[in-house]
Amino acid sequence: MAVTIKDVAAKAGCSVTTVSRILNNRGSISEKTRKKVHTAMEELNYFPNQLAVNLFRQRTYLVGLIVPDVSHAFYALEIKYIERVLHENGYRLLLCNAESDNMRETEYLNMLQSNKVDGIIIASHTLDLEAYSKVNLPIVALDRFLGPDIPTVSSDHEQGGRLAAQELIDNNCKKVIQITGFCGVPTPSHKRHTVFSDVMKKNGICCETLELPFNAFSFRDYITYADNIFRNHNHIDGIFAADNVACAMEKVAISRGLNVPGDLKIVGYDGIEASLMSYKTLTTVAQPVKQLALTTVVTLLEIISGESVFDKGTHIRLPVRLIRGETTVDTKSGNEVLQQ
Amino acid sequence: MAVTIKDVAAKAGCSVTTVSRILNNRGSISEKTRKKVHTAMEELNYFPNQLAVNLFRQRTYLVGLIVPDVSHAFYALEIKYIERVLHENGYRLLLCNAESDNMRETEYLNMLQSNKVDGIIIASHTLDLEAYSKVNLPIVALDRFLGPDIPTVSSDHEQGGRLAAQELIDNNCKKVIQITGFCGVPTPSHKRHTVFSDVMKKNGICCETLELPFNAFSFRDYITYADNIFRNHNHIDGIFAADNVACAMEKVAISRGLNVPGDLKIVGYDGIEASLMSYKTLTTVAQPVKQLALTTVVTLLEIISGESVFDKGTHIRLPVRLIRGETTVDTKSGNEVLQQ
DNA sequence: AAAAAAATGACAACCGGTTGACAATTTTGG
DNA sequence: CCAAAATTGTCAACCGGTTGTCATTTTTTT
Repeated sequence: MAVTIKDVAAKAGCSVTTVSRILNNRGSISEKTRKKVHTAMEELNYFPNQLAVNLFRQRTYLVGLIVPDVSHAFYALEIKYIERVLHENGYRLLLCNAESDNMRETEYLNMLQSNKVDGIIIASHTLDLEAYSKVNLPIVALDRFLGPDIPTVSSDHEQGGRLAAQELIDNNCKKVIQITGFCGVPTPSHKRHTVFSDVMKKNGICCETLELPFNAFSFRDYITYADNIFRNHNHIDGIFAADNVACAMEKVAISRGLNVPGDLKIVGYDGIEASLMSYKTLTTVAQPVKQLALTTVVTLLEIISGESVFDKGTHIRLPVRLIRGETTVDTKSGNEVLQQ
Repeated sequence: MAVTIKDVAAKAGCSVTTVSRILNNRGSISEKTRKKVHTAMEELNYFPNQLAVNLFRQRTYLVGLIVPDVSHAFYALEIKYIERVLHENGYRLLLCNAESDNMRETEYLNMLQSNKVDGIIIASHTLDLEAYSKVNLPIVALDRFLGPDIPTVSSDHEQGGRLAAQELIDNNCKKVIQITGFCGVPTPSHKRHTVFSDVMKKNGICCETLELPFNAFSFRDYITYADNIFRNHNHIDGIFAADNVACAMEKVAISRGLNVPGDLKIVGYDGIEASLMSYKTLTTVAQPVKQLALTTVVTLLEIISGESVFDKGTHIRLPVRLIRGETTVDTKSGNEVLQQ
């Protein structure tokens, strides 16, 4: 059926050993033979069976990536950059969409171990820590805490929470709401909300923390949810939430006749395109998506190659950046102030 | 190093054959032995080496997916649903992001062949048709034409173009612009633009077709581009473009003081979340993202299992749906008309 | 022409499973 | 207790490569 190294050897009129030597650049080979073999490989459309190679080498150059939702803009971007860095380093990506389902995550974890991937990047967390520590493979956690032996890479959510809080304070918010993701387990990103809350308290500002009541990522749900919030909370003048949610809040606010940022200031988090798509470009705390991907992959590859310079449980935090859009400072009213 | 079937056999006090029998449900095995072996597997944290199994079975249950951009919302969704259907059928996904780069696409195509995937889904097209026909593996094209032997699954772009045109006509547009994607090669989606143009012509409506001058997918670029269009074209009253672009057009139009849909009607294409995020929810032609994924995977699996009922070069078209948002019919002005 | 170096081949073991054939042992039923 | 059935084991071949050893052939050098 499939073309094997034997067929190539036969066609090129040489031994299997010679073909293998050529494939792996070992021993000495004459130009003539090399050419003959290459021609044979082309004519036969030969591709070395990586299963056999990998089995022998005990190495697959395969990395598994487990995410909670492929289609969420943030993860989609992470996947893109992670795949890019992996590709640059000769690795390929086995993508696993856990969909926040612990059955699936377990299956994937098992599958990845069976498939002898060289390492795993996990950006999901629906299992007990034990499930992760039992995995006998290099693992790096992306924006999750998976146990004392697994390094975490995340953005500096503490800084992010502080920046967001300060931006709302600087723009005179007095009654703010922050919306957190659905909280099954503690993740690095929770830090931004505790810090946000703390800073608000220290400044004597009324701050309420709400938790998304579901674990889905649908904009339609966010709109419904935003609607509820405005129905149940009066005189809010500041909001802090992930970009998608913030975008929904802005849209609903405006449709309810509120002036943004006049009546209501909004700060998003993530820095994804949703922040640009809304009517008023969101002021947002941008995560370093590219850097996160790069650092995660590099950390994993270092562990794989045994060159890791970090302690097992390191937490690498990458700096975030406040991008000022149109939802915290009103350019026009700013001018008016100047003109007075 | 790694735990093998031999270790399990040793620990369970039985032969390798027995363990293999248990793993594959062959022969007759006593409950006692079965239990012993399962215990041993658990205690050793054993995972059968899929490389060895796959090598023997000549089957990997791996499917490669080549997309032009993982982070584009449409593809991100397709990936999500494709992965889901694959997973339901016991297949895993090797994700390849071609990034519209023919070098990368070639590498991926070779890699997938080396890795003996069971089949490939291709949603990219930067190579000669020959490159695809040479691949000796089941292939299905998603929204691309890759040659006479490769089936294509796409949405019914003809219907889509017609629906979009009709919507603008029904709302009295007289001077419309449609914006097409960057055109390297003909794809099924081009059809919607030729049909759109035809319908407009037949109705005596001025219709200009513009092509995105770049092959990137960045919202920031779309904004710049939209700005240019408005600078160079006066009195446009209708626009047809992909959701992302349409969203940018809407945003720029509004910032230039235009009334949407009063002065300008917009119809998007895709039905992704961008259509909901804009200030006025886009009227859009929604592609059946889930159905596309399902059909693509099912078609591929049928070819893999040799049960395909289609001709090799079939083109399966799935119906689209017009979702009326707020960018073609103004609810308020609609009411006003009624009240007169 | 002889010696040294380069090129190639033959062969076997291995990676970690699967599988078929056949034998040996244990269990079960009458 | 014996025959039949069920269970388990041994062994070898195979999947498609890689690699080390040793031998043989060809080419190059002096």
